[in-house]
Amino acid sequence: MDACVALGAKFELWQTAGLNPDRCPVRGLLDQIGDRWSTLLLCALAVGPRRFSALHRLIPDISKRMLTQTLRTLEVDGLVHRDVQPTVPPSVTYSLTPLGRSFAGPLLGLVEWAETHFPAVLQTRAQTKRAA
Amino acid sequence: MDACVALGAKFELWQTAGLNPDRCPVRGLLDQIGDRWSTLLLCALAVGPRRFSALHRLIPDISKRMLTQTLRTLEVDGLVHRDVQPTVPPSVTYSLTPLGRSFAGPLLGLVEWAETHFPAVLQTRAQTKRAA
DNA sequence: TAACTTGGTCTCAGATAGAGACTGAATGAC
DNA sequence: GTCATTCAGTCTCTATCTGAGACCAAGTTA
Repeated sequence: MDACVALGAKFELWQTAGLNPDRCPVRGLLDQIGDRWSTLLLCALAVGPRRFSALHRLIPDISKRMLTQTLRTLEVDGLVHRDVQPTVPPSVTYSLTPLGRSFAGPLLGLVEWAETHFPAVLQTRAQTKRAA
Repeated sequence: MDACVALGAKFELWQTAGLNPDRCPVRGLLDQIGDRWSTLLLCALAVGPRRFSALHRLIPDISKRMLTQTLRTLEVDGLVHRDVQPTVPPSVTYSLTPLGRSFAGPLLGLVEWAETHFPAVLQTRAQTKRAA
């Protein structure tokens, strides 16, 4: 409730700035890392550094294309570090930067909410389906 | 760091369940509400109930199509309540459900992280652009 | 009488995501 | 010696998704 008020207040502030993606953090950041794969990848990297193919094995249903693309975005945003060893075959290791690790806190909050309320959501979804 | 470890542990647990979207909360929930508009809409509704056209005015660059669609998804997931007054012209008011309001906490955490670290991200982005 | 409001839906074009073949050099199995 | 596999991707083609904007019916306002 209190968080709700605070959130509302923030939204009204962004409003006055025209919701510009270059200035509004929600639009500028969450647009990017709030996609299907980014959060999952950040969770996977929270365990520790991983190589490209290891990540692909951990999350089998991401395509190589999206894995590359998502990791690149996270790298550009400074959340993930990409370390290339010029061996043959190449060895590329991804790890969280300090910034990326600092994101674990809020992300954990989100994940815990999701775990707590997922059953309720599933139930609501089922009810809607039944009504339809 | 500690949150990082906790997050990693959770990921490994989901792993053992095969990362099934029907069971893994991150996939089942964040896949949906982690899109471009959902979080923004939840923030807008955190202020208070709003009518369809009011939401459209608050977030001008969402298309009516996506506004409808996103609100429907949030409704199906039980985060948003849709109240239709059968007047002419119709009057439809959207508001957060208790479940939706309970999401404000974790979302606020995320937003605060975004606000704090957005400058750092912008800086990293700029550096990458310069290097390219 | 004409224009505007309500909360959408519809269609079409353009952007995006996914599936899967392909790369090139080294290593392992046979 | 030869074939298959591994590494970290890239490339192409198709399928899905998104956005822009026209359109709706009924009432209210100018």
